[in-house]
Amino acid sequence: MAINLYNTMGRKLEEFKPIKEKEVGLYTCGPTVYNYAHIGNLRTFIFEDILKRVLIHSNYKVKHVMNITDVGHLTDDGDAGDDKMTKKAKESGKSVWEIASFYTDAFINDSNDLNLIKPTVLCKATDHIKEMINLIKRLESGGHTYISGGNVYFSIDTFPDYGKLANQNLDDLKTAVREDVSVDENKKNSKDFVLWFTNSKFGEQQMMWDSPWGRGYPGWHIECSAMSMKYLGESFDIHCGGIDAIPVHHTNEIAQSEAATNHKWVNYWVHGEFLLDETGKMSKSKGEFLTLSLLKSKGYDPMDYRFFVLGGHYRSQLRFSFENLDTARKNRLSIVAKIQDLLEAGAKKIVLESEVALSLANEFDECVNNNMNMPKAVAVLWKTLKADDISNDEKYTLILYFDEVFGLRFDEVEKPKMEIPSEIQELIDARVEAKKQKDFEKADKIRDQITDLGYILKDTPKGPILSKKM
RNA sequence: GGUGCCAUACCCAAGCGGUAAGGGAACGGUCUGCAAAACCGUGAUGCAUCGGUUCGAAUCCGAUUGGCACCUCCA
Repeated sequence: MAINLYNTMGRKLEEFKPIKEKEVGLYTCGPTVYNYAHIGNLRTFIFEDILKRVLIHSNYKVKHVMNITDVGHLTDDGDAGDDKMTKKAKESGKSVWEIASFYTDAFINDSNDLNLIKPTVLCKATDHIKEMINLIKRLESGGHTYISGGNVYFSIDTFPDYGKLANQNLDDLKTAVREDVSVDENKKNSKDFVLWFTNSKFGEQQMMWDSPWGRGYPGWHIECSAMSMKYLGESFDIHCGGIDAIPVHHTNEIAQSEAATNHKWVNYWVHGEFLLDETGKMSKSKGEFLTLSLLKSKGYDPMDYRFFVLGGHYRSQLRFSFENLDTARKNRLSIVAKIQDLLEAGAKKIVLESEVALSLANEFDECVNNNMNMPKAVAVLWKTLKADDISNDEKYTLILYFDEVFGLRFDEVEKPKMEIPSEIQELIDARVEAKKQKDFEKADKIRDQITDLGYILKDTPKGPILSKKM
């Protein structure tokens, strides 16, 4: 079955055709590790994980490269503003290396919590300075650079296709002037960008390397070009990121990469929309921000968040609220409970044969392969859970099949096994006795007691069932 | 100033020219001593508004209104 993806380059839905027959080269822009990732950042990583799973689900081997940006980025693509890493280091009294290492670990933890499949290569910018320097050298010998104010700049005049990804043309970009943004006066064009800094105004810059242009550090676009080419070759299949990367970061990556190699670099550009909060854009710089650990501390499972994200299409803005997260949790737990019922009834994984089961599998594949229509795929899951014309084994098998893409850890669901504390068991027994005596007042009182202790007691025809309050 | 996106029931949300998926909430019912859970059932004659194209429009085109994002550190 064909996989269709919306390609930002060209702005249309396209059938995915990999360069190699059964292997896909995928590069996704990773985090800048100067702080925790907020759940908006994580939405993008989840969408990329879904894409990867869709490819794997279709039996592609995926070579996935993700960068860790552990070099300080300036708050501007010119030589202005603060360096976030340096700022954070200064605030916390740690070295930038310690900061980078700490938040890299935090990111990996979040990734594991969210059941993101590990990248084939997770590479740090600071480990690839040599590759970046070599790429800049190639650009320099191709006449794409100039030195000004001590820094090496990329000259967009030398790359006529500049701005194509963002639907902007070079002449417009050169003439358009935004009044609200100041421009680095060393630049020939306001959209030129730094490849290598030597003349930073930041005296306390801790990360510095020798280069042909002097001791300094790389600009903030070159790492993705250098590392993706190192691991995936000078042309590869898919490059992902958040939509904000389109006009500057990815535009500049394309300029550098294609100017250096003189050929097309990436075939499919896939971008995820933003997660918004009640007020609009989610931001790290507003001070307080929503992290996965915050959600966990409020009692949510990371899978609740993952399921929430699956409720919207990756190309649509999604508004976060705890109300919606609660709904996602409720729904997910209801699905988990149904899986537990299936397991309780002895369901096991089998080979699908019935026409109904196969058509459900097919329906699911059509959803996920059609530009990752996850909300619709979830609807197929509900349909499957309700189906009364397939066996329990088929139902369970389908759920696991779907979960290859959902990644909601349905494969880890087990039969409910709960140790009932003896004091609770005594209360249950007392209540059974009270009910037998038709002393319902007492029975209700005992049930309240059990509820207060953090459990939920339900009467069923088979007797009372205890579960933990969520 | 430039580039995009969006508007579907109380809420979230799919829909890509053939007569409005799905989930939650709500309501009714079955079950229950009562609850809870579960299960069954009910719900937009209409998709911001106004025009147009078409045999046919939520879907295409134009205008209007309202909202959002990106181009500034952030996915």
